[in-house]
Amino acid sequence: MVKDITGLLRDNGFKVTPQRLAVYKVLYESKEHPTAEMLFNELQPVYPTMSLATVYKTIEILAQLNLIKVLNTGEDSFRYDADTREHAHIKCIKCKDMGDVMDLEMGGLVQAVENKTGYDITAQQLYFYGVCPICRKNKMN
Amino acid sequence: MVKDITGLLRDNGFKVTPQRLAVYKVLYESKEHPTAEMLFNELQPVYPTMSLATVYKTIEILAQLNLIKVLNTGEDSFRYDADTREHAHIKCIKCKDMGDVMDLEMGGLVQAVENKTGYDITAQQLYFYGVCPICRKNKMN
DNA sequence: TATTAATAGATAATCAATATCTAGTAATAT
DNA sequence: ATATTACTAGATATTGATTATCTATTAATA
Repeated sequence: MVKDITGLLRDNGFKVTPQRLAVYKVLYESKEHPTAEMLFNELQPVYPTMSLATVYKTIEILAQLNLIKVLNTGEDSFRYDADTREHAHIKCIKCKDMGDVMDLEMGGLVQAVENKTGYDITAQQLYFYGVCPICRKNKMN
Repeated sequence: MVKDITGLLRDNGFKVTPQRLAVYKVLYESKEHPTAEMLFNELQPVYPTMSLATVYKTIEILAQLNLIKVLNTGEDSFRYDADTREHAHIKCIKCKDMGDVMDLEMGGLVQAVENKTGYDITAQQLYFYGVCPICRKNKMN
């Protein structure tokens, strides 16, 4: 929890509520890149009155403040990541597990794309798919 | 239209129908990475009885046969691409135009990811976002 | 040409995400 | 500390993409 989320919310005209702090906390402490539904299920026991709508509205605010990133992995729902450092994602097509690929040496990839396309690139999403080490051993599935 | 789609369909136990050929043809000749809705609208005049359900069912088959790729750019709907060569995609955050980035030198990026993660990588999706050359000139929007 | 199995199209159903509306709550001034 | 005000939470309804279902139709095969 490295960010002064309370101040950030207030400075941008959003009120600081326990629900918003809770959503961010769960997201920040999770390594699972949860969906809105997963966040909701995680918070339900602690905040019995928590609504799924509140989760979505909070997510929208957090994304707007660049506190989280929205992932589109090709599933039917979005996932969210509170680690805003630039990094790729990798997903196992067997066990569906999803992980991070940190500190990937891009070797001027972005620069190459800019040169090729004339775009001014502001963001990127890199997804890799394959079979994770565990599933490679467990040949049976 | 480089592929023998007729034979491919038949060999895999699917019947060859005009609708299926039409969906693939539109997709193959398009550079727009259309959504299901866009395909439907394109086909409507020629096949007045064409149903959106048929578009979706055909897409599923084509994807299964690796004749097309499914793109998830973070929009509310999927896009489809009949160019199955490995390539990245780039989208303008202003005009929403979506283009290809062909022949991108990856510089052993996949190999690096495999080394880092222990995965056996079988597929990848690279999306870049930014401002396209046209929108960079047209400062007004 | 007849038979059979798969498909097209119409329709309903699903489900993630968004919008709406009101009681409740955080922020600010008093 | 309290009151006032504006924003928010939660409940609910709605939207919109995608999927499922069901039957008449059509492609494949004999």
